[in-house]
Amino acid sequence: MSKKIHSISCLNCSSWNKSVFCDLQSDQLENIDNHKSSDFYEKGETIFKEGGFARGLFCVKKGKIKLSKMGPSGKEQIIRFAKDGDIMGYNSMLSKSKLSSTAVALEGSIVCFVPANDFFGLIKSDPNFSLKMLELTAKNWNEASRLITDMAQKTTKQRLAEMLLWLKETFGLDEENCINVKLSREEIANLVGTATEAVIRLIGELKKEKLISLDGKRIKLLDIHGLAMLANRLE
Amino acid sequence: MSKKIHSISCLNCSSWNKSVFCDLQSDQLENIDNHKSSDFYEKGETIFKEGGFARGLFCVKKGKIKLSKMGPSGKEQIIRFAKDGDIMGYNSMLSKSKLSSTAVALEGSIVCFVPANDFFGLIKSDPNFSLKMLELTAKNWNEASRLITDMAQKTTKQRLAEMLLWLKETFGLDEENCINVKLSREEIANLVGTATEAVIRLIGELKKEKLISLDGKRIKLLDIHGLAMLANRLE
DNA sequence: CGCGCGATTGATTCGGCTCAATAACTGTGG
DNA sequence: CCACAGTTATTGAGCCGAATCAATCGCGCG
Repeated sequence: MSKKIHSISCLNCSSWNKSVFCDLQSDQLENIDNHKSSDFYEKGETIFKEGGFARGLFCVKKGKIKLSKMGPSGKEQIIRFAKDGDIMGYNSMLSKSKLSSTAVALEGSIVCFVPANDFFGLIKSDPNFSLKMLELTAKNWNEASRLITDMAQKTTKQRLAEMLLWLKETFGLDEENCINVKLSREEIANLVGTATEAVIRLIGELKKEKLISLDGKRIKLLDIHGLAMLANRLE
Repeated sequence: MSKKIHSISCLNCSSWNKSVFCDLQSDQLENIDNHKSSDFYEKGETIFKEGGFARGLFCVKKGKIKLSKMGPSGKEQIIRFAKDGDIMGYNSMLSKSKLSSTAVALEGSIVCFVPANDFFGLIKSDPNFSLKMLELTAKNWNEASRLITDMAQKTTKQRLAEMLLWLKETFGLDEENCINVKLSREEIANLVGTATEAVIRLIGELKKEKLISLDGKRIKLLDIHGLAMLANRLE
């Protein structure tokens, strides 16, 4: 079970400046502080479940989280990730529909919960915040429409290369150029949209082609440009 | 080329009540009226192109429009449709990025153009409008994330069934239960994310299975529940 | 040391893509 | 109204990527 922890004030949250709340005034932040709660989730713990009702918005103070959807045949599809400063659950709140994905911690994570009322209060009272939210949801769409096209048109290998680059852009690389997040082969498969075995074989191919190498379980990117070529990123 | 037409006032636009503008006051609508322009596009004409800059928002007064993205290998991927009352181009305006898709008229269509300034003016001044826009963009995300999962996990045949149902929900059926939009086989393929030949063969199979029938080019849905079963829609 | 889960490899099958050829359809001009 | 040209739709054959099923390996942990 997740552990309630003493709420740290948004005013000195280390992830505040990366979040959609970065332009709020201190009185607005204090108001959120008064109503929010904070929880610590162990690796593998579920923060919320697809199909549930969103009573508010989740904001990641620290950690790495996967957001996934159950496919019709019971296979998980990872849709996006959340990390420090990212928010989750707002889409279903805004569209007044059930949560469209399940959030699971990929490592120990601290997540704050802001009640819906406070969130809608901000939207009603602060046009700049609305704009920020609109900018966020619009960016999500751009990302999503690219993903749809990729899924529909690229080969599994191209998608794998694409996803490795995406992981790099999302979580960055460590000092050894290894992707800075721990995912099982199955999770990578659920991200790429293929079978675990296929991922393993394709990782092997990428290794032979000297685009990546394996450092234990960690994936080291050797040739980012080569991966981008393979993934057929024109831009 | 598209023909400029005399702008019909939003105040008595037949699609106004279906649009995001439906809750605006008449003075707000008049302000839009003063700056907007209206154009008629023939079937096949391009309204805007992916990669271009969005100087404003497009609102469909009447017609059917496909929004598609160019895949890396030059294959079109249809991402969504727009019909009476729908707006287009707002995502790139909101995210301050290039237009992420190309809009082409599927039939003769009247499309109005609202300059960015007026749109942002509404957002700044009318929290209810912001909420409406947020609701819209959030719904888009829900739709998109479902589409990503479908593309990644469903077979081509399931996706075809899914898309036929989606077309039905978007454009409705005529008095003979035929899908109320004219798409070429290639366009259906670009929607499903497969080759034209595959679509043709699969349409043949669906016909054999008595889920659909063909009335000339028009696709008649015989067994909607059966299609939903096939598409593996659990909800 | 042995259990159990995740990773890996192998063999087989099959869906769906490609290329190629033909048929049906649309619009055009005589 | 017909002939023609250019699409668009359909059908066929062959091939390849990737899913599935099955077996083995490797490692962390009690």
